[in-house]
Amino acid sequence: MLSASPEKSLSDRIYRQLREDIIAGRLLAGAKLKLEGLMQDYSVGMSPLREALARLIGDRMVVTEAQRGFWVAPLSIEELNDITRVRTLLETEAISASITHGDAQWMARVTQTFTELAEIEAQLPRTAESLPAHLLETWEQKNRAFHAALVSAAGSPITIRFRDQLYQQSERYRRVSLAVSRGWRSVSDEHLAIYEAVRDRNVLRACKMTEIHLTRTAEEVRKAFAQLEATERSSA
Amino acid sequence: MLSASPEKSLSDRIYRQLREDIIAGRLLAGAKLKLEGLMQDYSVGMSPLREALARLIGDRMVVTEAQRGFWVAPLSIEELNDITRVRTLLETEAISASITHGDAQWMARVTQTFTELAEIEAQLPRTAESLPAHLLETWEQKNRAFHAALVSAAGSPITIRFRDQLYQQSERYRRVSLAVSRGWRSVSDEHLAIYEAVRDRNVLRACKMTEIHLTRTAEEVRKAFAQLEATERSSA
DNA sequence: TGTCAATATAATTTCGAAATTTTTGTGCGG
DNA sequence: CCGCACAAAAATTTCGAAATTATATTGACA
Repeated sequence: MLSASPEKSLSDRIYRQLREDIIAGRLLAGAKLKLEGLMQDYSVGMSPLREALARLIGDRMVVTEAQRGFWVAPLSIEELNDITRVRTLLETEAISASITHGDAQWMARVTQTFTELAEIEAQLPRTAESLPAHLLETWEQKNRAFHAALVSAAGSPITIRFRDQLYQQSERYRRVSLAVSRGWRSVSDEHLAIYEAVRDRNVLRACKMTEIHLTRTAEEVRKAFAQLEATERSSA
Repeated sequence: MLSASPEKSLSDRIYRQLREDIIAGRLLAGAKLKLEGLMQDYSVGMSPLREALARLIGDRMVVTEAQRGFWVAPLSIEELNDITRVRTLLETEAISASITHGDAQWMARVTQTFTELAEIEAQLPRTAESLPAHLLETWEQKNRAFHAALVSAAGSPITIRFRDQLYQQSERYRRVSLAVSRGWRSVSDEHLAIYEAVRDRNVLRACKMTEIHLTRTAEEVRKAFAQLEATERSSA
């Protein structure tokens, strides 16, 4: 989909690497980001590292306190709720506009990404326990591509940008959730419902299905967090 | 309103200074930002300067191209239209939520900021020609405070953050517009209409008046830009 | 034993210059 | 006169270390 990343500068490369590592949970929420350590781990100097962190602050992936350093942005149920609310607003708006203005090429892109996503989801096991990492990565990529395709004809770069930012933040929550989750619920059915509504250019139904999809996903995350907290309490 | 900026680090100070200078138009849209020159002008070293620029990229105040440097983000009618559309969406959503959830303290803040804004607007001359710079600065501050107060009880940090970003971008356009504008139109009346609707907790009317206000402001900017282009063509 | 000040340690922030890359300028050949 | 290779200049990007600030440790005193 996207052309191979430019990564013309070290600063750019580190920015993307850090972002991926935070989203994937390899850098844990709330963890202190020690500059010395990061320089070693990512093999860069101070300057590009700090530039990358400055950009991640804008993405809300990193938080900072003057003279005290950087931390991976913490996760909270309150933030999850806010992300879900605003993302629903932007995503339904963008899908409406896409359905209204999208041409045949857009629809082909939607169909293509949906087909690829459905193919992966057919292979998913019932429980997350046995999920190989490479399958999860592939699913994440296909899921992102499908949702991106849906809104891609909105004709509003700003809506797209804000939505992308919220999508990335959501992904952090979803990954934590999947690590303790009991399964894949009816995600596949929800994607199908969205796809069919969009294919039929049924704006109202597409929005409703999208809202349901995002709400249910958030609900899963809340459950996983509750379970996680219970585990922590019992081990303490 | 806001407490005195922390500015605990040089990087922070430069970030704010550059942002203000871009918004106020002291750094012109599209201008090349030469690092050597900025280091001189703002009396800082390379590191904090580049960190500040990295953050401004996230705010869409600066654009960059790897190995080629930084520029003040350009202005365009297309972007103005997009900003206005998305800002209307977020601002009406936030005002609705504020009216629904806002308490007496919130309403007091709205009344206070409106009163202060109305006071300034009563002093505004009919034409922008004779407007002293300090009055413009005061108006900008009061206008920002009023619009911020309106949405401040929305209970959605993310909506507020996105709205703030779009407000800042809008301000750039508005300042260019005022530099060639013929007057202050009925801004004061529009603010009054919004205030009264909010005071009466009339959600629908508050949203409608907000939409009208933002749409008319954008229209003024478009006119100013058209006039500016005409001037440029005749002088070329 | 607990608290506070003084000191040592560790971490962040900033500077200045070296290394890369792009841009500009120059001269040669077609 | 135009285009192209090549060298010079200018600008960006990166490194490494000095300066500054926060944190931890120690020891004295109540």
